[in-house]
Amino acid sequence: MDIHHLRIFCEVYRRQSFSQASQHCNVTQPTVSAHIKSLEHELDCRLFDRLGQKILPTAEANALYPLACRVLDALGQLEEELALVKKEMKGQVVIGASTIPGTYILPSIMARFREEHPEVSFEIRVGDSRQVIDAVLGHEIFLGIVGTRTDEPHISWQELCTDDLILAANHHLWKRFVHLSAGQILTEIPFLLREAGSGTRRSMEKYLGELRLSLDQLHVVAVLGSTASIREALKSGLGASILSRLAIAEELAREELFEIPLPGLPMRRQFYLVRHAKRSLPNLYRTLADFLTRTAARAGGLTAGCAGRSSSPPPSTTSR
Amino acid sequence: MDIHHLRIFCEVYRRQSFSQASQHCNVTQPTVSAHIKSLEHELDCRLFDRLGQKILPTAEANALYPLACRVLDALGQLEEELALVKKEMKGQVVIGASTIPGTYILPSIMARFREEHPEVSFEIRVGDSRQVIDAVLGHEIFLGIVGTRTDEPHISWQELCTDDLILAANHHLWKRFVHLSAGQILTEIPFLLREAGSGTRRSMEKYLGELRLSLDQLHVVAVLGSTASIREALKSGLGASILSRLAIAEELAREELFEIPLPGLPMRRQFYLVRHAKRSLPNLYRTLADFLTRTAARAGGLTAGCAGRSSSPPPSTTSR
DNA sequence: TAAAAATACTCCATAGGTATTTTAT
DNA sequence: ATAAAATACCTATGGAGTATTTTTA
Repeated sequence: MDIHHLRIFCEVYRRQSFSQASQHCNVTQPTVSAHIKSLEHELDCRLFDRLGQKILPTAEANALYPLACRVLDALGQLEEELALVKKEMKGQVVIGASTIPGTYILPSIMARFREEHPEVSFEIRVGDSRQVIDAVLGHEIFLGIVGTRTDEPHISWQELCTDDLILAANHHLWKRFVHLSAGQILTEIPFLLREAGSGTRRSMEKYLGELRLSLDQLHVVAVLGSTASIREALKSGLGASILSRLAIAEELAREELFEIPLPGLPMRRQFYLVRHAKRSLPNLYRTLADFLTRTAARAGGLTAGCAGRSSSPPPSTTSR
Repeated sequence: MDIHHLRIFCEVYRRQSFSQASQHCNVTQPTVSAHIKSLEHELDCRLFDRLGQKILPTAEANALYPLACRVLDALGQLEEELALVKKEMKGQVVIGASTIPGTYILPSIMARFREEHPEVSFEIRVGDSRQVIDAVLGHEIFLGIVGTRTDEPHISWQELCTDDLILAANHHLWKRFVHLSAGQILTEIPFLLREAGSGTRRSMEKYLGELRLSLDQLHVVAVLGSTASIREALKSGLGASILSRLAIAEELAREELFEIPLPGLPMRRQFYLVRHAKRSLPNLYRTLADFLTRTAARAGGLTAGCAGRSSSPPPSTTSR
């Protein structure tokens, strides 16, 4: 049973003529004859009575016609709907992200993406890099944003944007320490730490290591469990802390907090867009991935921090 | 777009494996690969991501699957329903017939046919031979029964049964004339005629011609417009008439009317089942045509009259 | 190493064409 | 004589097979 057979049969049935059907189907008349013959053989019944100049459909043909139309309709719909799916820009997008990008990068970018594609809804699943990558490998999510690059197989890494870890404090502490050397600042300033296990704390330790400093040498006055609590503690002057510039972008802009530059210690962190290397993305995700790489690198407010480590805070671009 | 493609696609989609699908479809694995590749090329999108040991359907495949299933379902239904149609023994049957068979032959045969096929309903269109044949040629009806054979092209004639024209009268007339010769009877008996144009009258004239008799030589006492009115006139003793034995079968059985034999003048009339020579019959009609030829020739009560032209009436078989 | 898909190749069925014949009006 | 379908014949595409290679777990 072939679809061409049915298509030609329907045309013959409608036009009651082999030759007219052949013209309409862009084939020759003998081809139509052959198709009908083959259908008749397959269905084991005559479909048209050849009466010389005219042909007439048999009872079987009369029964076949509406059924064949349904098949062809279903096929037509298939092609239509598939064409739509290939361009579809609606539905829900699930994206995995670690804390910083999930909290300070994605929401604003997503908001802008939704301005262009209002029929898209989002879910951001925050987890650590391991969880995000596992979700990508397990095909639970198509895209993730992480701040740690490993050498997982099957993962495609794409540099998305950078973030700076900066030493921040309120105006009082800033004024007291801003003129000292990096070593002096870090060892003398009252310090607020994130809890062990935090990605930010791990990054921080790594950078301190480059200055041959360990946590023991810091003057730790508190260990706090979230970026938000660190931020509030900074504002109240409890101490200084190293944290993502993005996390306090608004406070820097309002001059509630200040960056204390650490010359010679660039604490930059790279974020990556990750996806399964062999998995093809639905169109929606492909467009989003494009948007992310275009937008995050330029206007995400992330690379703005690269330019200088000046004490004057950069203009916030992630505010909503 | 081929149906095999869709069938194989669905199997691959369900089993998430080319090789398993190949086994289930009774083809080899490379064939499956080729089919999927060809579908992917035709739809211009990847349908499965090949991840080494596993394959995963893409968004397009997820959209395609239910649509493909619908197409295949429609096809399955097509084959099912067509198989039914090929055997179908229900619906309405329209059959054309001239007066005698339409009135005295068909109803009883149809009743018996309906006992075997209760889902069949009938319509009998009575008309003269010309009208019946034209209806067959015009494809208004598939089958007809007529008593006149012409040499129409495209008409297939099949001898169905015979009827006798007999000279009938009531008991009184019968007793007066039954012992005379055919010539005497016909010229002396008071005679009832059908109107000019009646098939029965035409047949009668033909047979009289064989005895070198014309209507002028008959002792015509009345011309009546229907078989029924002739019958009633016969019963009342107005005269004798030549008419179909079938039309008065019951009266002969009840000895209300009697046949006056005309030795040496067999007035037999042949009825034919007619159909278009090149038109294939729906199954229902094919079965009916079989039934008619089998039944009419044997038990239709028509050929019973052949045996003898005795005055004792044959048992009626057309009574309902 | 084993399993799955892809590739290379061969073969054959058949869809499609052209040219011609048959059939019916 | 004309118009339509059937037939004969040819070609090329592609469907299906076998054998083999590639890839990945």
